[in-house]
This record gives sequence, structure tokens and C-alpha cells, in this order.
Amino acid sequence: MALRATRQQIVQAADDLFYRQGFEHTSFADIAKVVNISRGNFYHHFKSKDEILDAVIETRLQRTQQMLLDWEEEGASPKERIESYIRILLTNWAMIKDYGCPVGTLCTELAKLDHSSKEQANKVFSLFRIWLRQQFTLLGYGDEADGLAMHVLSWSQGVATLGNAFNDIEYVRQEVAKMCDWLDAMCRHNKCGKKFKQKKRQ
Amino acid sequence: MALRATRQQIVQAADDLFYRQGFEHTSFADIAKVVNISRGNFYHHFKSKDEILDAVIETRLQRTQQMLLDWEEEGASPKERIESYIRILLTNWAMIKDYGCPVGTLCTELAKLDHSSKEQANKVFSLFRIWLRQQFTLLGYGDEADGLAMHVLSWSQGVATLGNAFNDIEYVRQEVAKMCDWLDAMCRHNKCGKKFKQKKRQ
DNA sequence: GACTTTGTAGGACAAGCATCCTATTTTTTT
DNA sequence: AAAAAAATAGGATGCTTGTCCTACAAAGTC
Repeated sequence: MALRATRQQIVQAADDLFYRQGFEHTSFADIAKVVNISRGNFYHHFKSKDEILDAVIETRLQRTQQMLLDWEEEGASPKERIESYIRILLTNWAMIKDYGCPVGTLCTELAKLDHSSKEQANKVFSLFRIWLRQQFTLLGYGDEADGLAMHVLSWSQGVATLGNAFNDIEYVRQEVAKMCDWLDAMCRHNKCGKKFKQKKRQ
Repeated sequence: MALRATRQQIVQAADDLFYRQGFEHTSFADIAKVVNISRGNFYHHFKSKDEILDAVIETRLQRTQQMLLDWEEEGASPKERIESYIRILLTNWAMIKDYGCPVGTLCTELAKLDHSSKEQANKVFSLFRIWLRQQFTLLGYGDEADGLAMHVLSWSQGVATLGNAFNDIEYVRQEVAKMCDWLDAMCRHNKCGKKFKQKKRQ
């Protein structure tokens, strides 16, 4: 088999289980059962549970980065790109309704555990933050761009948490609509949407 | 000693530890150490860990209800009362920055554990929801009141999560200001703030 | 003052956990 | 084909967990 095939399977299974059950509530046996390998084999690939967590966070960082690049290509204007971000609440609703936001829930869990990988997990938030900030910068909100990025970030985060708690997609739809309306107003005030039809990449 | 003194101590310690460490990461030994009683004594007061959780949630429900009643007395207008809610982000910042929102973090943890007390924990959210809804109703937003309540709820929830992740009080201050501005605008549009100076209670 | 209830202590237990270790198989290198 | 390296399996270990059990102390009741 390929050199990293098993390792990759482990990370994939751990990624999924950490999201659905939480980091602490997921045991080695749980992951081993999914991947169908022995516990011993585990320690050939990862020396500790924390090491798996680091690997999981690493793949999440890469996956997120890729997603942001994709949105950058798909969305012609900054506004459309931000809308891609907002819509993720509905795109991933099937998971969010049961397990919440994968980024936020991991960060809050690690914060409570005072885990050493806490900062690393927060970097996923940072990726979104920086990306959103750039979109708002392109929309002409120089100084406010970071504040607006954080605003969108926390707004969506709250909607994920409450949507999960109340299991109410209708409410999520409403909030998504509100966010899009808000974004519309933001763009109108700055008379954007025409100037940013095309943005060069690569 | 009083009949329920020890029991109350247990609940109090568990309440604190569940918040700071999370429910699952808190063991019987942890609680027993704080209260300074033996493990055995524990089972005289609570048959299981889940039973303690239920008791903790119960006290949180009561404490929340009392806080809402207090705000109702302190705040002359619905607007001022909602502001009391918003300001809690700053009032409790010392805890939130390290452990997040006590309501949200418990609900998300129990959701991942698929715990039977999940719904009970969600009721704390419901208390805030109903209370906020009433304030917005008083402000004249009949049909929209519930949607606005949920909006405030998720907004603050997101700010707590992101504030915790980034450990950034300046950002929290900005968002609190934004929420107050937003509330101002809401009241101005409905020409409120004068009609609701005094509201009878009890 | 005897008796029942309530509170407290701490040992015992089985299960689950992360981790380590050794032996065996598979793959790669030479 | 021989030797070295990597991958795998599964038993052993020691710790922690929630839970149970029995023994004793305190308090209240008749």
C-alpha cells in the first residue's frame, strides 16, 4: 500500500469523529474501529492523541485554504465571494444542525481543556478572518475591513450555534437573508459591485 | 449542618467546573476535591453524574430567570433592558475570555455527546429568547419580535465565541457598540423610548 | 435511652483509557 | 535471494473513570 495511505485514513477518521463527538470524547479505539486497524498500529503512525489532533488541524487548515481559493475563483466580485461564505451555513446545514460549526466547536473545546493546540486551532478562524478582510478591503472599506470581517465571522458563528441548539433551519435561512441584505447595503453605500467584476489571481 | 448544605456545595462546585472545564472533562474526583468530601458521600446525594448535571442546569435556569427579572426592574424601558443583556459580554468578560459563553458551550458540548439533558440545557437559551422577544414586542415589533430576539441572541453568542478564541476585548467592545447602535436605530424607526419609560411588574 | 433515618467515609470493582512493548508480517532495498 | 526497514497485530500495563458496597457516625424520633 501507499506509504501514507493508512496515516491519511486515520487523520480522516479522526477529523470526522473529532467533529461529531468532540476531541476528548473520541478514543483511540473509536478511530481504530473506523479505520479497521489495531491499536498498536496506531502508535506507529502517531505517538500520541495530541499528535493526531495536530494532524487533523493541519488538514483542516489546508482544506479551508483551498475552499477560500475556490470561492475566490468562483465569485467574480468580493460581494459574491462573501456570499459564498455566508451560504456555507445552508450548504453544511445537515452537519451543523447536529454538530455545530466545526471551527467554533473545536476552538471552544480546546479552550476549556486549556490544550496546547488551542492556538493552532484558532488559525482556522484566522484564515477566514484574513480572507474576509481582504474582500472588504476590495470593497473599499480600508480601515473598517478587519472589523467587518470579524463581524461576519461572529454573526455566522452565532447563527451556527443557535441553529444547532434550536435545530431550526427556518431561522438560519432568515439570518442568512439578513446577512445578505446587510452585505447588499454595505455595497450600495460604497457604490461597489461594478468595479470588482474581475480580479486577477495566480 | 443544614439538610441540603452539602448538596448545594456539590452543585455549586459542579456548576463552576462544568463551565470552566466542560462537563465530560470534569470528574467526580474533581468535584469531590473542591467540596472536600469523599467519593462515597457523593452517591448519597446524587445517583449519577447525569443527575448532577440536571441539578446544575436547574440552578442555571433559576439564576438566569432571576437575572432577567432583575434587568426588568432595573431597566426602565425595553431598550435599556436589552442593553443590559448586551452588556453582559463586557460584565462577564473575565470569564468569557477564558471559558466562553456558559450557555452556548454547554449546549454545544451536550449536542456532540448526544446527551439526554441537551434539551434541558437549551431551555436557558429559551429563557433569554422569550425575554428578549417580549422586550421587542413592547418596542412594537409584533411579528418580528421573535426573529429579532434570535438575532440578538446569535449575535452575542458569536461575539462570545470569537472573543474567546481571539482573546480580544477591543473587538468585543466594538461589537457591543455596534449592537447598541443597531438597537438605537431600531428604536428610532419605531419612535419608541418614550412610551415605555415605566412598565408595571408584580 | 433505644431506634430509625440521614450523612459520611473509604475500600472494591469492572470498564475504558492512552500508552508501551514485543512478535510477526509485509514491503522495500540491495 | 538476503538484509533492512516499515507496517501491523495484539497482549500487557498502569491510570482514571463512574459506580457500588459496607461500615461507621451523627441526628432526629419515639
